[in-house]
Amino acid sequence: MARVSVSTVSRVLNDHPYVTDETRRRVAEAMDVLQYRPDVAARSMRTGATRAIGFVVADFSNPLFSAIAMGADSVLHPLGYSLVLANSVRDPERETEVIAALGDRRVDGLLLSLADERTAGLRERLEVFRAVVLLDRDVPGLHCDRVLTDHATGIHEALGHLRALGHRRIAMIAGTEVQRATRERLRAFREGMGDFFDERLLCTVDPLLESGHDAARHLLEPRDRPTALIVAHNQLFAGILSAIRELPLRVPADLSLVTCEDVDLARLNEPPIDVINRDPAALGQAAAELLLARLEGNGPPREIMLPTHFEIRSSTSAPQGSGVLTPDSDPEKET
Amino acid sequence: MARVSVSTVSRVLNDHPYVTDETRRRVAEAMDVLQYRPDVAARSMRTGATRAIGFVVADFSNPLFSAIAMGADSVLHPLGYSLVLANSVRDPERETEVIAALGDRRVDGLLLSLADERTAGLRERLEVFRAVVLLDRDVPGLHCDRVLTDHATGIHEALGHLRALGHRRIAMIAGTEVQRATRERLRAFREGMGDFFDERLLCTVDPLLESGHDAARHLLEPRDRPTALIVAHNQLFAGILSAIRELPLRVPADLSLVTCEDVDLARLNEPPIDVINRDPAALGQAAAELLLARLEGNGPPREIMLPTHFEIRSSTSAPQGSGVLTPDSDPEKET
DNA sequence: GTGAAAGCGCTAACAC
DNA sequence: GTGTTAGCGCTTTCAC
Repeated sequence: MARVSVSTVSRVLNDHPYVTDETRRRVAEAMDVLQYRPDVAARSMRTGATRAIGFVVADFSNPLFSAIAMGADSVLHPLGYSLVLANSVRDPERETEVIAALGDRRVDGLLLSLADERTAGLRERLEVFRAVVLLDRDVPGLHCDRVLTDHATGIHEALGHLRALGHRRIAMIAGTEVQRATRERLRAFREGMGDFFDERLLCTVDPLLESGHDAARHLLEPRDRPTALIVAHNQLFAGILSAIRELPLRVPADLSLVTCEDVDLARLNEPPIDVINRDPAALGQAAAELLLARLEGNGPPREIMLPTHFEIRSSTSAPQGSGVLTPDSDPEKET
Repeated sequence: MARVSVSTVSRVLNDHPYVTDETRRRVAEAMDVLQYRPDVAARSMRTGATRAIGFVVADFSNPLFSAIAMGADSVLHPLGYSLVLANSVRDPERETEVIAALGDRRVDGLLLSLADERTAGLRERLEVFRAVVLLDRDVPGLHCDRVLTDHATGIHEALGHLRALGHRRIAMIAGTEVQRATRERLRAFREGMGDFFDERLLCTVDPLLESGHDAARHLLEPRDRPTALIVAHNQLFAGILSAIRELPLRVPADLSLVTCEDVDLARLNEPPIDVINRDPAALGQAAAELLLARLEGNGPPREIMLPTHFEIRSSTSAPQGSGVLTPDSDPEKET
C-alpha cells in the first residue's frame, strides 16, 4: 500500500537510518490506515528475543510476590517486556516443569522466587536461559545474578530489642530451610540468642496458615511458655495470630510479638505489631535491573544486598515479673 | 539423528496416528538425547495459537487478583497455557496500551479485570482477540463472555441484618463507579435503604488506602455520625480501619462495621469483622473455563453469576440507645 | 535509499 | 507410514 517492499517497512519499524523521510511517512501512514501491528512471535523467531520475562513464584497468593512483581514490572514494562507468570504452588516438581515451559517459550530471562532451592537438576535446567536472576534465593552451585535480603540484621535488631527488655525465653516459628530467607533468619536467631538459645523454642514448618496456627498452639502452651515470639515467615503470621487469640494471650503483656514483613494485618492489629521490614518492590526492581544488564552484556554475576529494618510498634514489652517497666507495658494499652 | 524427516518428528510431537511405534520410539529417544524442546514461538507462527492468555488487572497489589489469578491458572496451566500479566496500575491510558501489547503478542485470549470499563475505544481494541472474558466488569456495547458477581444479594443481606438490629443511619464508602462491582453495591444500597437513604452517608472514592482513611475521618465526625458503616471496596478497608482507630471508635459499640471480601485483616481483627464474602478463586476458574470454551467453538456469549454471602461475625450490634441488646454488644468484647 | 531473497523452527498438504 | 515442500511474518545480508 505504501508502494515499498517489506524490507523498507521493516526498516521503518526498527527505525534504521537510510530511509527517506518521505518513505518513512508513507509507510507510517499505511500502517495507520491498515491498523498494522507487527507480530511479536514472528519477530522473535527471527531475532531470537521474545521480550518476555518469566517470573516463577512459589505461591502467588503471598502478597509479597505481588509487590515484587509490581516492582519488576515497573522497570520491565517501559522497555516493552512482558511478564509471564508461573506459579509453582510450592511444589518442587511443578517448579521444574514451569521452568521448562518458560524455556519452551524462549523467554529472554527468568526471575526466580523459587519454592525449593535444592531441587535436583535445577542448575542444568537453568542453563538454557540467557539471563537468570535469583530473588533472595541461593541455588547450590549456581552462580548467577542475585538480589538478596539482609535478613540477619533485622533479626539481630529485633533480638537486641527483646533482650534489652529482659526477654530470655524467645521463640521463633519459621518456614522451612529450603529457602534462603528462613536459613538466614534461623542462623541469625541462633547467633543472637547465644547461650540462651533453646532448641525447643525453635520451630520450622511449611508456610501455611494451619501449620503456623498449630505450631503456635504447641509452642505457647502454658508450661514453659516463651515470653516473646518472632514470626519468621510472612505467611505464618495470620495463623499464629489466630492461635494467640484462641489461647487467649495478651500482646504484649503475656507475649511480646515480632513478625516479618509489614502487612496490613500487622500494622493495623491492636496493638500494632513490631515488624522486621523490607521493601519488596525494591527487590523486584533491583532484580529486573540486574536482568536487563545481563541481557545487555556479559560480566561476572552481580549481587545486590537489600536491607531489613526492625520497627518498634506496640507489641513488645518487658516480660511479666521482670521488674522492668516500659511505656509499652502500660496496662491501658492492652486488650 | 533418528533418521527420519522433520515431518515425522512433528507427527510424533503432536501425536498423530500413522506413526509406527518403532519410529516413535526412535524419535523420542533422539529428542531425549538431544534435549530437544519444540520452539513455542515457531509453532505458534504456524498454527496461529500461542497458548498464552493475557491477564489484565487494575492493580495487582490487590490480593483479590492474586486469588483470581490462581483460580485461572489452576485451569489454564494443565492445558499448557501461560498467563501473561499486565498491570494497568489503575490508569485507563495504560490499560489500552497493555491491551494493545497483548494483541501484538497474539495471545489466544484475554482475561480482563479492568480498572476502567468506560475507556473510549475499548470495544474496538478488543475486537482483535479471539476470546475475551470480562471478570465482574461491564463494558458498554461489548457483548462477550463474562463472569459476574451478585454483589446486590450480599449488600441486601448485610443491610437486612443491620436494619433488623435497629440501624437507620447506615453509611457506605465505596470505590468509583467505573467498575461494575461498585455500581452494583451502590444500587443495592440505595434500594435496600429505601426511605432511610441519605445521600450524605454515601461516599465514593478512589480505592486507595489514604482516600479510604480520609473519607472515613470525614464521614465519622461526631456530628450526625452514622451508627453503621459498610465498606464497599476491599482496598478501602485498611484505611478506614485505621481512621476508626484514630478517632477512636469502638466496634461495634460506637459503630457497626461490615466490609467486602474476606481478608485476613477482617477475619483476625478484634472483633472479627462481618463480611460480604465471595470466592475469588472460583471467579478466576469460571473465567478461564469460559475462555477455553470460547477458544474451542462459537456460540452466543455466556454469563456466569457467582454468589456473595453475608457472614456475621462480631462487628455489628444494635445502635447505642436503641434499647435493643444483643450478645455482640456485650461490653466485655470491646476494646 | 530501496528491493530481492534467504531463513528462523515449525506444521500441514500432498506425494509416494 | 513417511518424506518433500511451502509458507507462517518477520529481519537481514547482499545487490543495485
